[in-house]
Amino acid sequence: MNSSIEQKTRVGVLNDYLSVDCVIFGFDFNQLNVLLVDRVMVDELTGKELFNDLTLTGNHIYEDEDLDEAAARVLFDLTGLQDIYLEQFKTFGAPDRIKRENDRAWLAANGRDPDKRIVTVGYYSLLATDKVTLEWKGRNVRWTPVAGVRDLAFDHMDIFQEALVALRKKLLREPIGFELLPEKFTLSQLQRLYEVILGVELDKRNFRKKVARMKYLVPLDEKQKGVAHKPARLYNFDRDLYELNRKELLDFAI
Amino acid sequence: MNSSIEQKTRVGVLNDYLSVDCVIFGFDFNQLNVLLVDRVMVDELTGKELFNDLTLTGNHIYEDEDLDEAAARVLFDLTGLQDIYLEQFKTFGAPDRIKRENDRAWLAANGRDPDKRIVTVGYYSLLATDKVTLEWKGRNVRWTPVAGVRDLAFDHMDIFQEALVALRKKLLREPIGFELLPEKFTLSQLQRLYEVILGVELDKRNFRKKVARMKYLVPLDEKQKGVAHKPARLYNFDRDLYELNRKELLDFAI
DNA sequence: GCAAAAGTGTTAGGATTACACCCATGT
DNA sequence: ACATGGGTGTAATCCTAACACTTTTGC
Repeated sequence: MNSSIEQKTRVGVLNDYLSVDCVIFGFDFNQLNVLLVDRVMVDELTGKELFNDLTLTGNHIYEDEDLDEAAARVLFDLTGLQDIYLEQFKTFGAPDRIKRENDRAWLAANGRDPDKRIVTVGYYSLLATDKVTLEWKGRNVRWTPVAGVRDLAFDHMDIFQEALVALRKKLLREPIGFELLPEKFTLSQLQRLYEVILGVELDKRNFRKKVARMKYLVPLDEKQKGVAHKPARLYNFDRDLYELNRKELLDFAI
Repeated sequence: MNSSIEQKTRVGVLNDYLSVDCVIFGFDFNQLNVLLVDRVMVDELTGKELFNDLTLTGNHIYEDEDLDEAAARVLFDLTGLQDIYLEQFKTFGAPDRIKRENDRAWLAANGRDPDKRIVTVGYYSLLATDKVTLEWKGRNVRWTPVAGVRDLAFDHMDIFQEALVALRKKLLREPIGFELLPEKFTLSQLQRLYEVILGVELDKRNFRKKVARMKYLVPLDEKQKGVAHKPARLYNFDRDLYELNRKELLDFAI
């Protein structure tokens, strides 16, 4: 879409036993969401709906494709965006990770052998909740608040939960939140981001005292415009300064 | 060996494209070591040594085996021990991760197709430097101080370096060090452990002040015996107490 | 002028750092 | 008696937590 790098066109052969699954977190200053897609199976003869549930997004990988590339491809298919924050967090490969009847039926109907183990490499990703298509592989896509996720297909509930833990741990130690903010942001936005993703409340004055110590959060000579209240000062995150001063972490351990 | 659980005898079929690699760290109060095995290849005709370098330990996994099981099996083969601390940290699957001539020759000589991508799930493990056999799959096994590791085969140098970073991060946040200490240990031993694994120096008085706050480090009414200096008080780590009081981490962020 | 969010300071308690000497034991 | 590591306290600085009111803007 608005990226300068061309996405490679894949012509290779897909690896049937190896996939990536992406837990895509979306943030909108109100809540943390995860991207789920509908999985509807209908009886071919009667046309009756057999089941209707939800999965994460994922895909098998091409033989000539790196794992990170495969995950980025899933994201690109969904959003048209490249260079989105993406982190590998765990690989899932229990021989019986697909055993429920619905899951086996779904695989069989999609031309796969339900008795063959599929190992899947889990990634999580973080983006702003806008910028996403509403369809993927012909299936409906929906944002779901993380607190309301239940009954996912396959072992996707496990994958989702581990991803959420990994994301929160990462946010406590590394400056990944800036992926979700505009170039210039206010301190209230930054605070809200931590509150929403970590699921906590923070004190405004203490929060500001803390970030004031972080030299890589640079106050600009610029304010919000057109807001119906006192306009806030804008800041930006200086990644170079951060890499230099890297001892002082965003240490939000609670 | 001294374990109550029987190790399953494997009769299944090995998966050729999927392996685990174990970065086995060994601690001995003097330094942190990593377990490496010699890889020697000789020309079948001339008997001349073609190359002689080092690899990590790893293995392909059985079709009916979970990833964690496969890693535990590698460890069992090396040590005869079960229930050793083992952590999955990253999966490596670049299509060109095996491209050097030595590596391709080695694979070919071992009945594998060097052009077929092998995805490997990386684990690290932590144990005391004794308790290890000197041979594995007919190859020599050696402990090497982590500072002196270089020129490993395949992409094992990358795997090793990422494992070391992951181990250190983990030690900063979770009580994994106790895996390496006897049931009853002294505070100097505990301090030494952190110093050796993290590669830092810590102040004795400050260290003790810090651990005094951790209620789950319980001082015993017992002292060292037979040492040529003032005998130290023994402590033990109460995991139940730890799980309860779990906010106060062993927060050794430097 | 009202609603809405921005912005600001103090105090008390706890944690961190830097630093040096005496103690109990085996040989 | 000596070598070896065990064990202890203080002061300065910094960080954390709790807590409430004034300011600036758009409408």
